[in-house]
Amino acid sequence: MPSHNQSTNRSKQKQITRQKLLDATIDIIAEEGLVGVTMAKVAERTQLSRGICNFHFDTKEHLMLEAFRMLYQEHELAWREALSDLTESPTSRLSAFLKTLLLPPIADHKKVAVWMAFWGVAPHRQTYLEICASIDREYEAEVERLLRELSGGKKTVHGQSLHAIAVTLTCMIDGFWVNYLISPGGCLAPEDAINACLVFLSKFFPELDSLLLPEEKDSNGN
Amino acid sequence: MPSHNQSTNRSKQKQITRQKLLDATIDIIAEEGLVGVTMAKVAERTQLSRGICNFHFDTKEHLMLEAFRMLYQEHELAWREALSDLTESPTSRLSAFLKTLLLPPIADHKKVAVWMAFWGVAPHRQTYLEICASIDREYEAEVERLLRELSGGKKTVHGQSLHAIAVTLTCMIDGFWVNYLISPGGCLAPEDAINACLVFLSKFFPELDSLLLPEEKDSNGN
Amino acid sequence: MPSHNQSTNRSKQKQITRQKLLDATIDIIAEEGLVGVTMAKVAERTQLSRGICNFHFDTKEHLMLEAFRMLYQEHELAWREALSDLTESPTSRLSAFLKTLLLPPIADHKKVAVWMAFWGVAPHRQTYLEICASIDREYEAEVERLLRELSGGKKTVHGQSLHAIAVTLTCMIDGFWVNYLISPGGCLAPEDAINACLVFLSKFFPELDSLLLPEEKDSNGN
Amino acid sequence: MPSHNQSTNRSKQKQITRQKLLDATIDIIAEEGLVGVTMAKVAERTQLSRGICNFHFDTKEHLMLEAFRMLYQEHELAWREALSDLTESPTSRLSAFLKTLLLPPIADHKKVAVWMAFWGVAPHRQTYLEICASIDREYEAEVERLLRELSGGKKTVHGQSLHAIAVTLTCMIDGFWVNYLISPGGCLAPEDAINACLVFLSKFFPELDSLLLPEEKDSNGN
DNA sequence: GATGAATGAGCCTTCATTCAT
DNA sequence: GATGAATGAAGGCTCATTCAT
Repeated sequence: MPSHNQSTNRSKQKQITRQKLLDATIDIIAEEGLVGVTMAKVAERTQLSRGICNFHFDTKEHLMLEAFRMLYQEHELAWREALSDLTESPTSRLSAFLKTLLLPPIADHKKVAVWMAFWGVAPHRQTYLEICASIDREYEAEVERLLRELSGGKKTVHGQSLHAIAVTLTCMIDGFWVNYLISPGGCLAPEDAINACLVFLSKFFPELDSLLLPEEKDSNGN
Repeated sequence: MPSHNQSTNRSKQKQITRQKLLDATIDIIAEEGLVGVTMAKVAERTQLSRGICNFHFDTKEHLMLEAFRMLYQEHELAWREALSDLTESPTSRLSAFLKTLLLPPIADHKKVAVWMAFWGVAPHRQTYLEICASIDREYEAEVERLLRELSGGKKTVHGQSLHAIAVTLTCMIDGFWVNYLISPGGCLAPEDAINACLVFLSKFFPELDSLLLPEEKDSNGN
Repeated sequence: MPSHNQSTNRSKQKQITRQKLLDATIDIIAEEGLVGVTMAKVAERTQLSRGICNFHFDTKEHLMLEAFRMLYQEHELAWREALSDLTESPTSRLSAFLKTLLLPPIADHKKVAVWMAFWGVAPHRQTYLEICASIDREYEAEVERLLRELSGGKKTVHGQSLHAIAVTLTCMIDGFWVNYLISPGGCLAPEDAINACLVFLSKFFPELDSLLLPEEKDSNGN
Repeated sequence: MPSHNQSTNRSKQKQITRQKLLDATIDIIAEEGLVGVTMAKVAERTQLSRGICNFHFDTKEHLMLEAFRMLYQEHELAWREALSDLTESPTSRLSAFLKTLLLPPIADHKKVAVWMAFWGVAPHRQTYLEICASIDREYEAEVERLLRELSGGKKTVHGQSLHAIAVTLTCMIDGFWVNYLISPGGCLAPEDAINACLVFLSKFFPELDSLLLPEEKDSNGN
């Protein structure tokens, strides 16, 4: 049935165009920030016509929202992959998780700039906050689940709830990202950032000591 | 000398107007984000005329820059006060420092929203980055100085440089701020955030253990 | 091919709109001078919307430039037509040339006002000067070519270069235009202006004497 | 009487300030054109306060008008001086007149630019036109008077009224000025411009032949 | 008499959005 | 379905002018 194929092709083409527009949007945000995004620039970058964004997304607001959602979904894919490899021990999954989030390609200057750009306006946009909330809730829950494996099932370690520990871990990661963006020259080396997370966690989960960076002996052999 | 008094009075009045404009700018950013700042709104909020901002700051860009600078200076005043009370022990100065930065009025939703708003665009503005860099350098250095007191003068603790530890601490604080903004409902309680910082630091400075939250015994008495 | 026709029609329509904007611009300059030109007025005069000029010309500066260029091109068309009718003798082409430039519709108050308006700012605008230079060079060269025909091929007449004579002729025309504008009441009659040019030229090309106004006998028969 | 002296001094000071403001206005016009003139710039250039122009001239319009009038008066002074030296013959006064108007310091790029700037807007300003008219009338009359001396009292020469010849002469001068401004590189040399005027006049006043540039013999000795 | 802070109208420009083709 | 010309609201900025000091 040609008509069916045609409509399928059209639909597929439409999806591709949509994706190109979203990618272009993210690229522009990375390069120029949120205010740099204009419908005209998005259209130009995709070699499409000026009216195209309104055609696919109705309003600019909607385009931005979809781009933000896409950003979160890519992020989700990454940490889920790191956390969910059940053939690995909890310890090594944690290690993989930290490396994923604190090394490229995730902890890339451009990508993080996009995060920060959205975060900068999120407090003033309920819709943005909802996207953050809905995914972050799962994110924290998943991290907490990993920590529970490390804790042997206990919900509290040294008087701290696993939830608080999990949230703190995500906060540290966010904090390193911010630092990475704001202090381009003097930010912490990624391995130091990873190690700092492990140092924090090792207070609750001593088995993580093995992952810590070795103590370099100083010149006096101490 | 009337003429002198007169010019002084005028100059003082001008300063006051200038300050009102900066305050209004910050208020608007807190409420609506950077994009919400309009010369007209700033003027309206100060009950002044539309051209007033250009008279005092030449361009909107310059107004924003001055507002950002002011934000940093207020912040600097706060942490310097906490860190510099030399009548207190290093431990209690650290405690004061964390409380200052992670409790109101500094860790206030509006104030933090302003920080985030600026950070969101800073990566794309060299001038903003320079302001960040120039103050953050001192900020980190001052924290490092405090840690050195705690370390008894050693520059390295457990194989980690004091600098890396100091930077990590500031990153954690930033991370908690972000979390505070993005997860209005589910963010960490301030005392938990403070405790988390201390947990991290206590790995390097055992005397901080005394500041940690007490381990609550669970219902089984463990 | 409908798509081709469509795009052609659109393109044609766009050209028409562009032209309307340029015409409106010239009209406003004629009536109110350069400072009278406002994007809003141009839009209003064409019954179009406020943003239209920026759509077609990007900036006001560019709109003005195009209007100026158009003015020069219309002028060029006029003198080329007068000079290039090779079926006529050099003498009658010169006569046609002078009549073209010193009588309506070219030497029209509105048109000349536009010239003067642009000339008034040209010294401070490199781009304007370049337009003047590029066309005036050809203008003078073409006049010089005509004079060479009158001179029988000689480059110098009575010790004056044909180039200097040609430039002087164009200067006289410009001077009459200025006089026409500045002394609306008391300016020279067009035929006297034309005659004055011929008087000047006749010093070098005696055959022009036949074109001069007849000497009116005064009341004393002298 | 001190009070009298004081008021005289004040009045003198006021005149000086007024003159400084006018001079600054002319300077700015010369450098940037009419649109470059702002009250703020005039004040700055005179090292005076922002409100000073309104104080002395009430409105900007009035300031510009006075500047224009001053320009005309300076010009008038120059040509009157050249024309009125009754110890000289009419021929040499004509020569002096042409040299005055077609050589520096009168035919200076900056000065002429100011003329052109005013002329560019004059057609749209009745007040400007009136200034032009009132002085130009005398200017042309004075030139005509000189020509009458040359003509031996006749009002008509070769069928042309002395008035028309006089006007043509002033038009030629204006035309050379325009050419001087618009074709900075390729304009006529001042001596050629002077000669061209004399060539024109010599048609009516043969005794001027003696002032013409000598005919250079070409290589063939012709 | 002089100052300069403050005013407010008017301008150019940007840009999301619409709609005829 | 797609295009791109046209719209019109809104913002930043300039600048002549005013007026309290």
